[in-house]
Amino acid sequence: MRGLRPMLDIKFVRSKPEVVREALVKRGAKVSLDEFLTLEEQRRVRLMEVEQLKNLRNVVSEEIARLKKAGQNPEELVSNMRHTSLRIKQLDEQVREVEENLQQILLGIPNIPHASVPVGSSEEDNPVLRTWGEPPQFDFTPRPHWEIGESLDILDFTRGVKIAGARFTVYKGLGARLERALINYMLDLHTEKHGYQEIFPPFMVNRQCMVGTGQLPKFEEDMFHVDKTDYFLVPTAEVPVTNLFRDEILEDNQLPIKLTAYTACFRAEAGAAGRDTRGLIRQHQFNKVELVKFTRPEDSYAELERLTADAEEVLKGLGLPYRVVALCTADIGFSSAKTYDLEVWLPSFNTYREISSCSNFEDFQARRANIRYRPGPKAKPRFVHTLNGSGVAVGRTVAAILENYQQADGSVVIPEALRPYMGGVERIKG
RNA sequence: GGAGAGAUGGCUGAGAUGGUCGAAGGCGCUCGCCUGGAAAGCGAGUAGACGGGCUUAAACCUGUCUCGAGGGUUCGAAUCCCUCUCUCUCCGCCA
Repeated sequence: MRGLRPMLDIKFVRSKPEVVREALVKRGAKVSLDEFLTLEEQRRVRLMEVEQLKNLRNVVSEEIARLKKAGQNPEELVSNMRHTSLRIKQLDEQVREVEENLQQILLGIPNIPHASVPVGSSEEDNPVLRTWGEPPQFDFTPRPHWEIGESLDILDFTRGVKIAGARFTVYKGLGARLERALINYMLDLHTEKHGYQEIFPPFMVNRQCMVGTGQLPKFEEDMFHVDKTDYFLVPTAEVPVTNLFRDEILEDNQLPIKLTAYTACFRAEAGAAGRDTRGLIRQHQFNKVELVKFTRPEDSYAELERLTADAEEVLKGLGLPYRVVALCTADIGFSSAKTYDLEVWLPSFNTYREISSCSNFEDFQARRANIRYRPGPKAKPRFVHTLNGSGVAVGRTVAAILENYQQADGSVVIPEALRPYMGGVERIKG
């Protein structure tokens, strides 16, 4: 059998359907497990039948070869096999159809949340794990970042709309410099202090990658698809970077692999109409530095904590107040088994907004993308665990800096850690 | 874009006229012998997926499929035919 890439272990689903069903309910996902189980049974029955016939064909074919070599006439066997071959062709086709149906169901089943994920019914139920820093106190009325950006002439929303459309923004002067400085600051931090290797991937990927990390087939409408090709603009560096090792078997001593990548990210934001229409919070194109890990299964949860801490370092270094929440079962992403969100303080919203999302996908993506490792020299390959997290979203960081570091005179102070990347600029003035 | 060549196991590399080819040889790797220890040498073993049997499980036994991908011819295809993808060389064009 080829091409059947279960997102969940088929044998696991088969033997413990209640566990899967319960997990799906917790998530609020509706998937027909019964249909899956019926199809899977069908598949096995037909597979057995066709394999038996193929065995017969192989044996008889050898016999034919033997007879021919001995100068005898195998015509009777040949004509018998003609029917068998025809039957095999039919059954093969049936198996293929069943597998296709099975695959469609399988691709639509979300990951099973880890036992430690809080059960909840909406984002309201996400517990706050820790808070860092104090929201700044202003003795004036703080302005939202889009006003600050425009008055300092470093963000141009109007022209962004003119040259592209809604949800596109032009950065100018020190605004553009700030964006670039943040990218460099984050990459340097992760490569020099946290031990990640830097990757610079393509910004477009093929369909297989999108299936591998779980964006497809379910969320195609959220993606930008390039007309006349089958390329997709990457919605996050997670896609190209995780797929780096698609269909590969890694060596045990390579693990864990820690990669960081800057990419622009492109999202159609279908279904977000009317939300966050102002400012940098929700754009069709934004920059992000991503962290991606490939680990042994037994290490992945410890690595998730460290990855989250690595992302937090970015905000600590910039002096931006934030908190960490654990996403509940209703709020975690399709592919994720467990997710922490980092939320940065935004004065104009008078609340914390997501700036990073750190997830352990366990073997969900590894199964889809077929990424394995060999635990020992002669051992059978196992699926790795994949993790990733924003480290962090650059546009939202710019928004957070403008708002949290704004001054009464309308200027914005540049966080200390960023100044070397800003050519020594300490403050953006009007 | 034009012309040509190619795609085989971890790597390399054989595979006239279709018939024990899942695939020789070499390298690498693993285990054993040898050694004070190592190297060299010798011996053995080294793909994956999906089923079935046995089992608590693994090991093991067994079947099917996979020689870039998909389709076709045939009783039977790595070998013949078609389509696609990718790689390499030369030319052209560009950042």
